[in-house]
Amino acid sequence: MRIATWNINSVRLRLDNVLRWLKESTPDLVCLQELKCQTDQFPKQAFEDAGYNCAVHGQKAWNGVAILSRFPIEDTHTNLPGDSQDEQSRYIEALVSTKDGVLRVASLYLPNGNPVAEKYPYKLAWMDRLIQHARERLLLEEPFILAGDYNVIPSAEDVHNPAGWVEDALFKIETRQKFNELLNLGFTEALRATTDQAGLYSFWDYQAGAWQRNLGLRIDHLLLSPQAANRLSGARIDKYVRAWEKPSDHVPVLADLEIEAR
DNA sequence: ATGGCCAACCCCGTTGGA
Repeated sequence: MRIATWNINSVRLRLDNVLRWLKESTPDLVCLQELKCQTDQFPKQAFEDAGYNCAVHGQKAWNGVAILSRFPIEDTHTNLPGDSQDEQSRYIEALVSTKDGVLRVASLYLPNGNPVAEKYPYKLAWMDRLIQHARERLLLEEPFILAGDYNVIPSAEDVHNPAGWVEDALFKIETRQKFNELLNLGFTEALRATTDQAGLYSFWDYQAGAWQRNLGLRIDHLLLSPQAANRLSGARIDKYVRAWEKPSDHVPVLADLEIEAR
């Protein structure tokens, strides 16, 4: 079973890219972020024609998350508990049934948090809500994958110029501490479980020739519950799609688990 | 990491992204 996360920065504009990548990388589950469309504008038919069921939580203009699944989707939840006033579409969770039993997967789009003076409190509060929710989900002892755009650079090896990022909401010490708090509940970060190589990035800014100069960040992650981590067999980043025409500024991050696909 | 971008919306300049 192959699972991926990808911030696609507009699903409608990126549809051809995503369909091409689905054919080439053959994931069974895909967590998408930054759909930038309402739920009823999501190109559901195109993904169904490609063999995927869809769980979608859209929003006008910004945010929006979805899960594509080759497995039947048994149940979905949108919104992260803990703030009934929060109207941003940044979380969707689905329970899917595989040949080996149920698997729980979440697609999340964690707030960026910049500028810090204005938006950082929302980011930290959102992370606290995520930690609380994840803690409850782990009690179920299911294979559970928390995948998405975390807007968190976990360590200095994950950014081209760490010194320049220490005050940024993606790399501030409080951000990394909260990410570690989440990991320490018992999650395994899929890519880091397979390699300690520095300079593996999942995002390159459109500005300032960041892609051409390889000035990237690793901010998209797959967190695995113990029941999922026990079956991890590999992880990788599909960096090559960043060189395609009309690319997203993020690329897919993937993990392979020894779970029967169907 | 800010000289250089990109997307949605309708206001075709403004807002948001990272």
